[in-house]
Amino acid sequence: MTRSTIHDVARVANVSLSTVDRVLNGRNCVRPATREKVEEAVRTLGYVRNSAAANLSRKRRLRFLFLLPSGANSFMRNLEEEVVCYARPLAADGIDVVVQVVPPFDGGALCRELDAMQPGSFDGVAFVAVDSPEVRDAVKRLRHGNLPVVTLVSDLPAELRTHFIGIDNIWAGRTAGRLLGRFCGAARGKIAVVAGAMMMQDHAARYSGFRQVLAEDFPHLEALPPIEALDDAERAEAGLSALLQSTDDVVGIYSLGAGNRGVVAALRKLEDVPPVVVHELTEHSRRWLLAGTIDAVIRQDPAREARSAVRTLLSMSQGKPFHKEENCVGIEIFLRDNLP
Amino acid sequence: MTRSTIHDVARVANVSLSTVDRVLNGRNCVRPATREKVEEAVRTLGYVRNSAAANLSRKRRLRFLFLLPSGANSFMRNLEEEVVCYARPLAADGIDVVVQVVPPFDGGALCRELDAMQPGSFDGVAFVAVDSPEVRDAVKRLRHGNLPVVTLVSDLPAELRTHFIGIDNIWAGRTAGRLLGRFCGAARGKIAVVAGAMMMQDHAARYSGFRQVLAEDFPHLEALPPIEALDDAERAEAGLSALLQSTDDVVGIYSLGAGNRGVVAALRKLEDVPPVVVHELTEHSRRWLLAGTIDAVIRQDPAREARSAVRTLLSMSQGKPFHKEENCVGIEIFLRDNLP
DNA sequence: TGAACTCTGACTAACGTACCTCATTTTTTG
DNA sequence: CAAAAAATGAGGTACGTTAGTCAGAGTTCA
Repeated sequence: MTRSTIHDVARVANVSLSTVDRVLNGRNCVRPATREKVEEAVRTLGYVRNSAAANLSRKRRLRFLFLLPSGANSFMRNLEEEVVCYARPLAADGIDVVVQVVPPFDGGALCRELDAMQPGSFDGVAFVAVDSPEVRDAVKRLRHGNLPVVTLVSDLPAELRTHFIGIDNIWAGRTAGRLLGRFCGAARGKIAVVAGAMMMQDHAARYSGFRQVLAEDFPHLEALPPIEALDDAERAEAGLSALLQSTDDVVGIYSLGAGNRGVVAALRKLEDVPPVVVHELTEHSRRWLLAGTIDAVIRQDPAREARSAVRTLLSMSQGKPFHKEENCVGIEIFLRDNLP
Repeated sequence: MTRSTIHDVARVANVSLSTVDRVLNGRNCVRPATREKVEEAVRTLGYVRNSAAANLSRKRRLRFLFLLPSGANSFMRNLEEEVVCYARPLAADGIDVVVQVVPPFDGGALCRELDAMQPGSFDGVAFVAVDSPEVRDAVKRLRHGNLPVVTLVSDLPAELRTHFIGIDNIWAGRTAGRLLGRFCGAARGKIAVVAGAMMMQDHAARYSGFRQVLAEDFPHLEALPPIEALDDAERAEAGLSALLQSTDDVVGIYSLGAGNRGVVAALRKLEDVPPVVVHELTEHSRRWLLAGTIDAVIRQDPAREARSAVRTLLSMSQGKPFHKEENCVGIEIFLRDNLP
């Protein structure tokens, strides 16, 4: 009933404890024949290293750094909270997670924080990438020191970072397009699009995916050029209101960034509200969904992203098992009936 | 930098190691004043128990039993695989998971397996509940011995089991109803429903939720009485084909059980295919979604259910942290653009 | 005031692995 | 064949906690 230990392995393989240790931890040189004996014993006994004992013995603590954009962006604040919550109990297992905020959309600031990391002070870093030359260079320096680098939500070129945790925004946009396309039925007309800023990679990707689907499968619908609201509710309201007044055949609305409050405010003036799809599940969007003000919400689950990021760092800096499926973040669709 | 230990706590609280141990592990009696001193020290030091050392010392292994229905049901086989995969690496942390199959829909067999558990041989059990009197009694006996009992996918009355891991099938049915309602647009007519068996609680719940939504928000659509196909493809095909011939205003199809292959086969004969919503994401349903044969898939993620069940048992039998959100299984919607 | 309590401290042996040193054996090489 | 090098063994300490024993101090109560 009780599991076998390295002592059992040594006995069965007829070698010393030291040799077992050398094989299991790849130290010094061991003759192939001896190594084989040990591995054979491991197999027959079904030996599994006791990770509690191992961790205790190598008294190593792991330290990870998370850099998240500061500001009121509710998705980011949510993400921050999830990271902190998930990391807290891990402290008991020797894993420390430090969360720091940096100014958003500011490659220089991000770069400075990355460079400020003392080599050896952290075992891995995760951050929401701003794709600028200076950030790329900073990441190259980190990777040069063999430090695991995880990008969160917004990516860098794949060869630079070790891993990306987030959704594919092209497909998120496509999903929105298909939902709106179906919801609009036979109606022919235009779709108003409200974005944060098209210079943001994820927003641009969503818009592009959205247009793809309309072109492919709903040619009677036309996506209008996006209103860039810079995640600001007033700007969104003003922009959308103006658009709705000047255009009379708007049959659907897609809001792919933040600032949804403004979008909804603009809709209140309408007597006949067309189908609306927005991104990110917040307290507000949830309420609007239940009230029927909007029709669908698309989101990436911040809790899953937080967990995936921590686990990915963990599995890269230890030899921990890594469930690929567990660490992929899906594009979720919420209607008023399947809210979590 | 290095974490504080019970030695530090003892020093700061100005008590002995034994006393710290007594407070931390609730042994014997400790005077309130002394307890307070220790707790104060824990707080100021921010002491967290090193779980590696703790587990090592109490050399306890945890054993959990999973009972899953046997047979070809692909969802169940999938679930089984996920449980095994998730549990494998946990062996290194002293956690053993034993998976056993039992005949499906057989309260007697399930009950026998539950009763066969030696007291003390397992620290918790998870199973797909068949809600029969004998099973209820068996569960009562287990709970009487203070054993954590988790129901998976299909529930028992809440006061019997410790926890349920699965989705709310009423809301899953509602979600299907809303999707079909929106997809049908202005069309007026009937919805064909294919189920496994209405005596199965989850299927009945889905149908009921489905009807709710149609009645509330899509009164121009009428859900037909379900065809009970007993998860058999031929039966589903025959039933649905007959229905489609005898009824000319079927404007949508909802398949809420297994046997989707039959449903699709029946559709192939039609020149004008109405919107189709089915449950469970399989290799097949995935292909049909991409091909446009069906329009949406609703599912519960077996991987999440597996993980949640194991984690829930874990957190109940140790004092491990328990993230409620992490352990809730959502009702997922898949269109062809947001497939995982 | 003494007996019967309750608390507390000091000490120890595990738990299974990592990692170190030093000695000894075996193998390789010139 | 001897010397050098490589491989292995023996044995120890440390990690932080659990869980015990036993002795002694303090408190309560008759």
